[in-house]
Amino acid sequence: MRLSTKGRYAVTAMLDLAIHHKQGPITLAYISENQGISLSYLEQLFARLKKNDLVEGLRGPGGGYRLSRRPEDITVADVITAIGEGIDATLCEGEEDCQDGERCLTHVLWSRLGKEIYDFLNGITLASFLEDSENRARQQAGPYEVVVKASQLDKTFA
Amino acid sequence: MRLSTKGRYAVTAMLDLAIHHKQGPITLAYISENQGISLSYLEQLFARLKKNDLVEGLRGPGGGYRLSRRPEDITVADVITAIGEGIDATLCEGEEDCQDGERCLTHVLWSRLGKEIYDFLNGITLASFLEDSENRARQQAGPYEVVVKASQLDKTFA
DNA sequence: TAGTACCTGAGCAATTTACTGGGTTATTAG
DNA sequence: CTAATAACCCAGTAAATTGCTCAGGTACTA
Repeated sequence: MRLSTKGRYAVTAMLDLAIHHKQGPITLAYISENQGISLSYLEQLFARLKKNDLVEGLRGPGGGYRLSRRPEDITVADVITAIGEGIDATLCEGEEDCQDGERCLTHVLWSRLGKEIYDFLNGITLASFLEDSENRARQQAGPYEVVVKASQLDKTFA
Repeated sequence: MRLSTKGRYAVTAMLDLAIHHKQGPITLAYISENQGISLSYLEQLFARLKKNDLVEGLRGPGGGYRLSRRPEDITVADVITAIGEGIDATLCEGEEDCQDGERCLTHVLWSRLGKEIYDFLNGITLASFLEDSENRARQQAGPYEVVVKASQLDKTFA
């Protein structure tokens, strides 16, 4: 399991697709403009997303990308593993190297943690994530104007 | 929130410290040998861990590192944010750039996800993690010899 | 006082990140 | 039919990160 800004870009783009899911396909140019991600970088990301059957591309005018499954059938874990190729064997790559008890122990520990994180992210679908956010926004919105700045949230979380 | 192999090394090393917590301080040379991490790399990691008051170093013969708090008071999130400096503002850095509604929305979405991951990792302490793993190992251990290879677990999780 | 082990920092190859810029191919609106 | 459109493809690249080596210095204890 790997979590970097690259995963953020992919999840963000997929959320954008999920929002406009009932409309037609969405162009990468739109997402690029909308999210401030370079077009070619998006193309690289979507090449992987397509390879993992998360999206399908429609060429020509009026074309673009759309989710190949319903938003409630795509999890955040799906997206992140798709762009990361799901490989992260830097620590304990070969099976032969991992023999003495102590060394294996900590590897087991970590792989368990990684699995738990994966399960957690696998429980969040694009649909549930959007829905949940709408609910929170509705609850938090008082009688006065409420402006939530992402940068503030970033700081509290970081 | 960022999760890379660097975080793994740090968590693994901290778990090693937690295991031997009731004994004296543990030398980096021991961890290096035990975990197969280079000494200088460990020194870099522990410089950060120390800066964030997670460990304390004792010099001289018989010295080494030990946890500055109890294992039940140190969470995995503490370790990861300590070595990553807790900064990951690549997406929405300046507040001025983030004004139009649409763009802010997805940033809020992601920062919420990041916060949930953080909360999740913040609920796992070094102590609870070790204890939980022991329980699982005890449950799974049958009357015959049970050998758990980390590499196998890695594959199922990856 | 000698040795241990923390501490500091410079530098380095390999990889990843995010991007630029060049194209080609399929599709469709006009 | 044609031209615009937008997916696709590929090569290169500056910057950052990763994990490491080497080369010292400093505080501590036996």
